[in-house]
Amino acid sequence: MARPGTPLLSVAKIVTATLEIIDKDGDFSFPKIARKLGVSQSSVHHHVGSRAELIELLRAHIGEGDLEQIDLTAPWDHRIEQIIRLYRANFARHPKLAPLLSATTVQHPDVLEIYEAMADALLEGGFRPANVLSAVSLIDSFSIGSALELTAPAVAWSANPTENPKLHQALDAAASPEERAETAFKLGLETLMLGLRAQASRERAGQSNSS
Amino acid sequence: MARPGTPLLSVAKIVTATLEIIDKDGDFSFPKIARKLGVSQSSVHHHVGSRAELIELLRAHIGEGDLEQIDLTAPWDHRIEQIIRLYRANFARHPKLAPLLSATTVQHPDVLEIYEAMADALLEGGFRPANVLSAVSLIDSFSIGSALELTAPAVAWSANPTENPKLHQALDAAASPEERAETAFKLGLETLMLGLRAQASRERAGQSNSS
DNA sequence: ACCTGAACACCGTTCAAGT
DNA sequence: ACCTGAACACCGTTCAAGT
Repeated sequence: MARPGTPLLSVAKIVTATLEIIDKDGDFSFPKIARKLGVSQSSVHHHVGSRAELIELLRAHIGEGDLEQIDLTAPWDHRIEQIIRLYRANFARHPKLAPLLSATTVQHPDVLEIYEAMADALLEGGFRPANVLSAVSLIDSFSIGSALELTAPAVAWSANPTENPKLHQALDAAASPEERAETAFKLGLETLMLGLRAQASRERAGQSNSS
Repeated sequence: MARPGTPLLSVAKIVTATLEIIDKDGDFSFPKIARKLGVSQSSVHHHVGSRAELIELLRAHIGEGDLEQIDLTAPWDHRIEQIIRLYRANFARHPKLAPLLSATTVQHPDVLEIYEAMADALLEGGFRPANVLSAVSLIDSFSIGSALELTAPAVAWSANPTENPKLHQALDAAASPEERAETAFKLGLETLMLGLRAQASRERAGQSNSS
């Protein structure tokens, strides 16, 4: 069997299958994808090319439609906040995806569009062009970090009461990992926006920020 | 040759060799380590056990001596800030290590000590035990995110002037990736500390934070 | 154009065998 | 206790061969 009448495979089918595998196993491989789709490993490669390319496709896939959801008439800081919330929501749906995406740089044009919207908002907020990417980096640091915290919380449920008493006390009093990641996100988003607004007004006041 | 008079290998030798490989290649493997140390692959496994264990050893190694550098007489917020700066400095020395460590949870007792110091500072600052781990999560999110930004900046040097004009403008005006990661870190640290202090005083005022 | 099978160079982990 | 070689089950990627 080779070259069937209607194609067995498509990029879309591969991407959704891969995401299902990741949600379940926390990782993917070409053999696994091929098995799931009942197809040979090399067929998958014919549609996708490389592992890196597939990861970029995943990044675009989970963010699909994000841009349309943003209210472009909202003030700049609200737009930024919306983008961060959408980003976070994507990873809440697929927490195990975070470590896979965090190590690589954005390539996909659809994803760059979101960063374009961020740059637009920051410029409108008064950030000087030279500082826009630093603000983008900061927003991204927080977002990526929060996403990672959903699967790989820094500290898990293991602290010896006598070796690490304060940590133990904190672990004892804390809610579930999901809840505390959620609380951390809310607190973090609040302070991040506070900081961005403060920085924006400083920039608008024409202050230099040589430290 | 088996069981030589003086051992060829030690955990310390393996860890430093691994770090050198990561600094150069961005990743490591047992075959590479074995080749570098002129030894067989299975010998390395005899000292280390598993890849996950080696990663935990790397985490402890780069943070070695951090705790002693912290001035424990300083106020709680300064102690937190010191810890974040030390964390950041470690990754600035070994940027390619960040993606490797970001996906896993802390296990090593020496590293837990640092989190103990953080919990201690936050409790002293007035955080209620139930919210300490959320604050720890937030600090960790920011730190991990900033570390990742050193090797894998969200947006690299590719934005089409007509497709993404604002982003292009920002990229054009921005400093080098290292410099903008640095600026983002400074700005982020400043706002993070601002937020933590605000939250601490709210907690001390006995306010609940049900959103 | 689309799929297959086979091949290649790489992994991590285990384990019996040597001193 | 420490090291070796061989084996096992996994990878990603390439490529000639089929329709």
